[in-house]
Amino acid sequence: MKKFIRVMKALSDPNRVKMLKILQTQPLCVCEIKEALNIAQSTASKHLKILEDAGLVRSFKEGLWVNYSLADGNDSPYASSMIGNLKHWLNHDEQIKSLNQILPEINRIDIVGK
Amino acid sequence: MKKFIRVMKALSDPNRVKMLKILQTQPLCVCEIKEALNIAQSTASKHLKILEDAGLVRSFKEGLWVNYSLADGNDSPYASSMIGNLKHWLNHDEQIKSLNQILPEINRIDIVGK
DNA sequence: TCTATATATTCCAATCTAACGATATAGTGA
DNA sequence: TCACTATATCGTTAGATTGGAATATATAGA
Repeated sequence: MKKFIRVMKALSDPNRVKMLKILQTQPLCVCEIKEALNIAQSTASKHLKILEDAGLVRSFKEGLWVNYSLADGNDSPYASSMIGNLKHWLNHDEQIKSLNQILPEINRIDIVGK
Repeated sequence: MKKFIRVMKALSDPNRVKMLKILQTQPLCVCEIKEALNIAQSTASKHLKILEDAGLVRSFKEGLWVNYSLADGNDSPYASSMIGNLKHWLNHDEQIKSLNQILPEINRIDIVGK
């Protein structure tokens, strides 16, 4: 029950859902994610931790960057199932569509720190 | 997005998940649900409203009683999908198992008011 | 070692949530 | 109409959640 609740809670916040949706396209570092969603870095980092704890994303380091990608789902059947559902959910949502539009223009090299 | 978040929020609380799980067996009135979960009547009523607003349950009156049952899913594809998932999720959860054990002993006729 | 940068963590304020008791509402039967 | 009962709503309180600024940590390069 606890694990299930953790996944549902993780999916209960619009910013976290947006993160999952843009990670469907490609892995992204924290600075790209915060830029796409237009939120503070600490906010992005915290949300990503919640997603990771729920088994919805995983992270791997690449120098200073920490890249996040969708989890493979081996960790939690609930997370795995929800990741699958989200693939075809919300694709027509206005907020998600505009996110996907600006995503190609966001590049970690162009992002000025902080 | 809003509808999706509403469903996820509705599923983010253990008491509401328990309600959905016992409603898988049969429709129940508020007094039976509060009795099964051992919570105050006002608490049960409020949770049921949240589930109903999310499209996860529906209600129909029968005299003084208000019966709640799982929604058919025509209202929300998210709700419909999650109701389907929950059919096979959490069946081995200890809390859910003991709920299902006491459920047959709960009868609206035996419940003393308040 | 020192500096710069990306990310994580801490702190705090504002908002939301869950719980219960008390009260209001609605339907039943005398 | 009056009393009774099941449910919904209101008011309040304690605890959780969210957000951003400030700070700490970690890695790369000079």
